Amino acid sequence: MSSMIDPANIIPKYFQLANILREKIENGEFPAQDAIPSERQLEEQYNLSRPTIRQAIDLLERQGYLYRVHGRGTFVSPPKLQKGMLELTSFSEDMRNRGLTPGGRILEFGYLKPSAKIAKQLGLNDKDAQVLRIKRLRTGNGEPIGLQDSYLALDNGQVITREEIEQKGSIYAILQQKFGIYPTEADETLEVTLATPEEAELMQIPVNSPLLLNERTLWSQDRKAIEFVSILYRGDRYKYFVRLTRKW
Amino acid sequence: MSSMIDPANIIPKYFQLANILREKIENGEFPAQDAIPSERQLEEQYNLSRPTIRQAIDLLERQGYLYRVHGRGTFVSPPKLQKGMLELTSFSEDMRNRGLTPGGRILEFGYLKPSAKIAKQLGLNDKDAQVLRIKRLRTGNGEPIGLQDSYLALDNGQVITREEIEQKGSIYAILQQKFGIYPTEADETLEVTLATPEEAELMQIPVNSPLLLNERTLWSQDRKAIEFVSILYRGDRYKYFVRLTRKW
DNA sequence: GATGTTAAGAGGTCTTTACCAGTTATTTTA
DNA sequence: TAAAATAACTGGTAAAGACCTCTTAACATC
Repeated sequence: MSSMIDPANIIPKYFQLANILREKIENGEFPAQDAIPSERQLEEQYNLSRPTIRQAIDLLERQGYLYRVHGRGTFVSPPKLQKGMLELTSFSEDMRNRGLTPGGRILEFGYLKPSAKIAKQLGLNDKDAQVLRIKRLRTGNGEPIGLQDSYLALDNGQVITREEIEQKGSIYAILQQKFGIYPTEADETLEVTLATPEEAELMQIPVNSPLLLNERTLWSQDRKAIEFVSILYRGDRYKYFVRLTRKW
Repeated sequence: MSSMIDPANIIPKYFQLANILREKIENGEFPAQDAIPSERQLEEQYNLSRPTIRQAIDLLERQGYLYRVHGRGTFVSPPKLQKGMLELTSFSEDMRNRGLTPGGRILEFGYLKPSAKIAKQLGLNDKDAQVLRIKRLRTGNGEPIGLQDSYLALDNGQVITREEIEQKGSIYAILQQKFGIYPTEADETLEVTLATPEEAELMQIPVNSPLLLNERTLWSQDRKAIEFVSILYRGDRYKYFVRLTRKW
């Protein structure tokens, strides 16, 4: 049975319990809006101390599966709110989430000295610092969706080749697999612009068509800026989606 | 001194400690990337138990002020990543964050039967359900910035008057103060549209000017949908900003 | 000098125990 | 009968102590 705590398991008990409870929520054993057993009941049921129980519930509360009401109990969040919490997604992931096959073509690839704006975004103080610039036309199901212009701050010795990108498609996948770099936090802005002749031709739309400009600065798990990227989306083909939370 | 724990204070000790540490981070006493005192040292320093110390550090870690490294210590996050974690903001807050004075004019105000789309967004099954519709022209420093069309799902007895809105300006402020409803989670979409003649006149821009359309469904802390709102922003005056995080 | 070992100190997990503070239903009282 | 007090829940905060794993640097060994 996976519905019991194994003291010999390397996985922490609070984590095991959280997994058990999450499963009961997901398979409907704990229906939405219903109270789960009280902390004292769980204490007896799983033979764990209350701090450990609370640690498990804390985790599920932060993940949006449960919410607590002082004096009343702990309740199951409705499914609307529980899954797919805010996530950073790459273009490839984004397209797949929308049921489209991601694709594209590399337009520019090479190292260069970053502009002042980009150096500032990436926190590069070294005057001789170089960044890897990759400009790509991105497609969904073969049709042009956006123009992506990416500037990567790589450490010495971290090399990405054009072939790797053409093969994997996603820069983020390469950063993870090759260098253990995980995108963890990002600042994004969105605004409206109009297509220049060059942009219009690449995306096969009329000049001055409205576009959605998405600029993003990305940080890794060790708090270093790793990428500044601008993506121009066709206004008629793309809708940006985000889930927000606010802590009180 | 606010740098000591007051056992008599109603504010929990772990929260008092978190405030003290946050202050030391913000005024530079704990510089970025430096380690803060170890949990055992803080234990002695503030005469608190380690679980309480850890609770305070947990809080600051979630808020992005600190990050922990097993075996090495707890470190101060660089300022880039520490402030203004992702937050839901009202139009009024948003404007003030940008250094502009929020204002506006109510164009429509009243109860009506919601359209199918809006009833679905708000999760209203009752056929007789009514929603409060408030359409407003929003301004920053007196200039038109956006057109906001809001649909509120209020319970029986929860009444908001036109005067309250004109006085307070922010619906969210009224929801909080009058009914104890706190916006906690939201789904947002952003896309490009073109100004209709009506919209153009209200915002004093040419017809077919590009606009940024922001649609949002909002939930409260007890997981009930409370508002569906669409905001049309002038493309030349507004840039959307969001901070994203991804958990691995 | 290079290498492997070890000990100190960091955060991570867990138990036991205690009391506080909201919520709700029951019981008591007017 | 209706209002008020109370008891029995709920989650929230806090302490003290134990033992674990991971990191680092000093030490011992080759």
